[in-house]
Amino acid sequence: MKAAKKGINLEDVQELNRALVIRLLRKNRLCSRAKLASMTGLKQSTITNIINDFLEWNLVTEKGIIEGQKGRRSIGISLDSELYKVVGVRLARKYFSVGLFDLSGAGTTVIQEPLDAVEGPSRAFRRIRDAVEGVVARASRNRVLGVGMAVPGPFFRTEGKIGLMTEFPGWDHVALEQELRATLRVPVFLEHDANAGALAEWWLGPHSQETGTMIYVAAGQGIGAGIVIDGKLFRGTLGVAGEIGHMSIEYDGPRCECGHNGCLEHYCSTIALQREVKKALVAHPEHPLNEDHTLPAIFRSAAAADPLVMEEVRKAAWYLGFGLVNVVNTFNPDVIVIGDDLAEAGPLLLETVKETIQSHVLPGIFRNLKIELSAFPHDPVLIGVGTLVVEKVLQHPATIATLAATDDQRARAQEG
Amino acid sequence: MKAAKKGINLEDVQELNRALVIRLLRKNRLCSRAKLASMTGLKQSTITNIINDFLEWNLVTEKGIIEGQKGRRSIGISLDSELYKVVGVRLARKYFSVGLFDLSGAGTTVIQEPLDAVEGPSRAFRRIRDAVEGVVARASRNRVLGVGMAVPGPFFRTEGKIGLMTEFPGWDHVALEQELRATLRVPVFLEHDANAGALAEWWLGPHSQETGTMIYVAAGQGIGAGIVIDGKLFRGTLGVAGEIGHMSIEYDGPRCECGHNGCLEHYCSTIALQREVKKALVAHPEHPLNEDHTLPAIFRSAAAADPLVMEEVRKAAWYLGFGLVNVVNTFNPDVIVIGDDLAEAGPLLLETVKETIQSHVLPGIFRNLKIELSAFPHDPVLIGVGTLVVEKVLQHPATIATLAATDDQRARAQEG
DNA sequence: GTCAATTAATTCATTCAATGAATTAATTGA
DNA sequence: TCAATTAATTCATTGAATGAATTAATTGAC
Repeated sequence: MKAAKKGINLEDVQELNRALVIRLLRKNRLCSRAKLASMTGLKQSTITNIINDFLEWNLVTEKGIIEGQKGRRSIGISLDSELYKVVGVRLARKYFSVGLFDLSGAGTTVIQEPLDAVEGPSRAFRRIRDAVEGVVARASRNRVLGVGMAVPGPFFRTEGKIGLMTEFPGWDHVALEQELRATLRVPVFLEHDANAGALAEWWLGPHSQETGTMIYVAAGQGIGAGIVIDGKLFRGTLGVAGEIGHMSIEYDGPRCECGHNGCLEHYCSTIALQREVKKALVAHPEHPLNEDHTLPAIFRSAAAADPLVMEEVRKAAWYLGFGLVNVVNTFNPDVIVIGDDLAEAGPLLLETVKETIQSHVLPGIFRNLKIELSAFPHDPVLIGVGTLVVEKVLQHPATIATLAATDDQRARAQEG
Repeated sequence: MKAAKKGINLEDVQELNRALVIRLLRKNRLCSRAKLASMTGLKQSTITNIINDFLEWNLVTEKGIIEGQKGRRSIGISLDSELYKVVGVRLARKYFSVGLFDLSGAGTTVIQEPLDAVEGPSRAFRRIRDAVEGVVARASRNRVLGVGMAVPGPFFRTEGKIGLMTEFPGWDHVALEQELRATLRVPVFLEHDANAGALAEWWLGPHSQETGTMIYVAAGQGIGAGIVIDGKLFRGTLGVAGEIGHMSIEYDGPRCECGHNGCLEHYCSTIALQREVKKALVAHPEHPLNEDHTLPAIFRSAAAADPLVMEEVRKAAWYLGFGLVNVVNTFNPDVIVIGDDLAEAGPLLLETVKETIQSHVLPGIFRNLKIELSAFPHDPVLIGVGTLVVEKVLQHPATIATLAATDDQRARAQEG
């Protein structure tokens, strides 16, 4: 039997309320004290106290004026302090990237480098570590509060390592989290890439909401899902929930290396799409795609209304939609956001997915379901992992107070 | 955008802590104050205060002595007060039943009556209402705190009515909840029957735990799942999450009335099992089951090691297991509990399900997964719906205080 | 038997987070 | 210019958990 939940004492109340105010500031970039009071249900005097502390710690800044209809204008409060930063790392199959983000989630990719499958895990790991250290050093004027890393594939949380990472033999035995934690001096958080993408959509996406269920579908070389329920990632016991790519849609389908038969991935991953396009091209040796059957080329052809390619994209979208019907019937979510490589196929994909879902679920369920494409200008996974670090670090606002106090002391020591 | 979460004030702290103590008392039937203190993380003096109030309200009783290794013995605190009761109703396809339960979840079925598909919803509803009123009246020495009702099939929570109840035409337009609430004078809660079963397993089953994910699979004429995450039911937006019977395992399978193709239900519901047994019997006209192919007869034959029937049960179990692999890959649960009619098939079913799951998921996932049969002496759905009412009512312990005060006043008035 | 050690439960003054009520501040519109 | 309205602050008050001391009950060593 797992551990019980804990009771709440006055210290906890303060921490929870402050964390709540921070969450609201993250969702609503600019907020007045009055709005925070009404959103939290706390009294204005309480909010005044909280914001005063936050100002003192340099956690928030007063930023502009919010005009109302009548009465005194309110002062905008915003999280995007210049002082605190977080670092996000994305470890992908063919590259890694590193970004620097502020507490509001704004920031950019700073470094992106290709990863070579042959270089082996320890060398690759050193390169990533050096890149992160470089970014941390570059941010020396700021305080880097933590580092997050998004990793692909089934990732067993409790064991602190990747379970199965087919493209990188050897990596599954590297206790990534611990090594990073030992090297850097800040907290390190690891997360499945689909979960990271889901967090980005939840916090910063256009379909952002306060409660409910959002499923972010990372449809790329594999199909993974990040599940956010009332703002919290649902990870399952071992952290491998959301492996919808290994949901079967054909019980006597081809065997997958996961052990299952007829896995959804087999029908609608980008790999499947490329495979099917290639197959279809056999009958059309004169087709221009025979020269270049990379994914971008396929999507270009689809965008140019090439009927052969459009048909294959539609087929993949049909399977994806069909698999998502299973997801809808089990989770009954508010929103499904489709991201990653396959989402590049755009409206052609989305419309087919929507039609397939509509024609396979009860009308009442479809009416209450939003299905959208992810629409981030930059990599949502990298943004999401930054978001994750912000979330983790700001769950205990008191730690920021300690940091601020240390900074104060140092400043005073230099003066004296 | 849905409503935000609320901040916590001191009143909330008290309510949350008291509700926590009650939850722990529900899980651990007999507890000392010291144990409650260590489980909640609250101080002993706090627990003393809380328990004193509970004693005053007749919510708990001191019951026996718990011996330790050394030192003073502790006083057992237990929820099973004689004063407060809840009523549970199960509306099934062919019958309804009513039970009376105390706060610890103990109790029995009081009434079970057959329902006739032809009698029509309004007459059936009157009969149910009268039965509940009878049970409430019979419990007159106690206080009935609320009534819960478990209903079959997709049940759209927000609309307060059943969405699709194939066996009972007309019922889908009855706003069950409101009618019950108007008739009786106590709070009424409606719940999907699979969810009710899941609650019974979570609170009172042998696989009971404090945190984690439990999936209760109600495998009967349909296949539904109740999903409990960290003690809370996961219901999805409309309350229809867990419809795993309408998860497809064959994309070009037969069309289901839900709109999907190849729904799991079609392969392993009790209806499917009966259908397949009948089919198999065609080649064996001398087989005794030809006389009586009801479900109990089928299970008796299976228990008597009839090879034909065993084979059909194994087939159904294989499909169920296969479908549950999809559930495992999406939820990564701690425990799957299989209940309802199909579970009567016993170990034959369970072993095949386990083998199927084991051979279709990654070994690491299987190692951390418990798969069990539901093992309640009485109907877990009815028990679960009682549990639900207890949970709902005791979420606000202060209401009990009000009740106790009212009782006190009445008693004093009679004295004076 | 007796007494130290140990664990359970209670008592009551203390702490501190949110709060209520009054106040100050800023804005619109008549 | 002033009433009405909304925003934010101030400071004494409330009441929840708590700390420290105390009472209570039990074991085991001597």
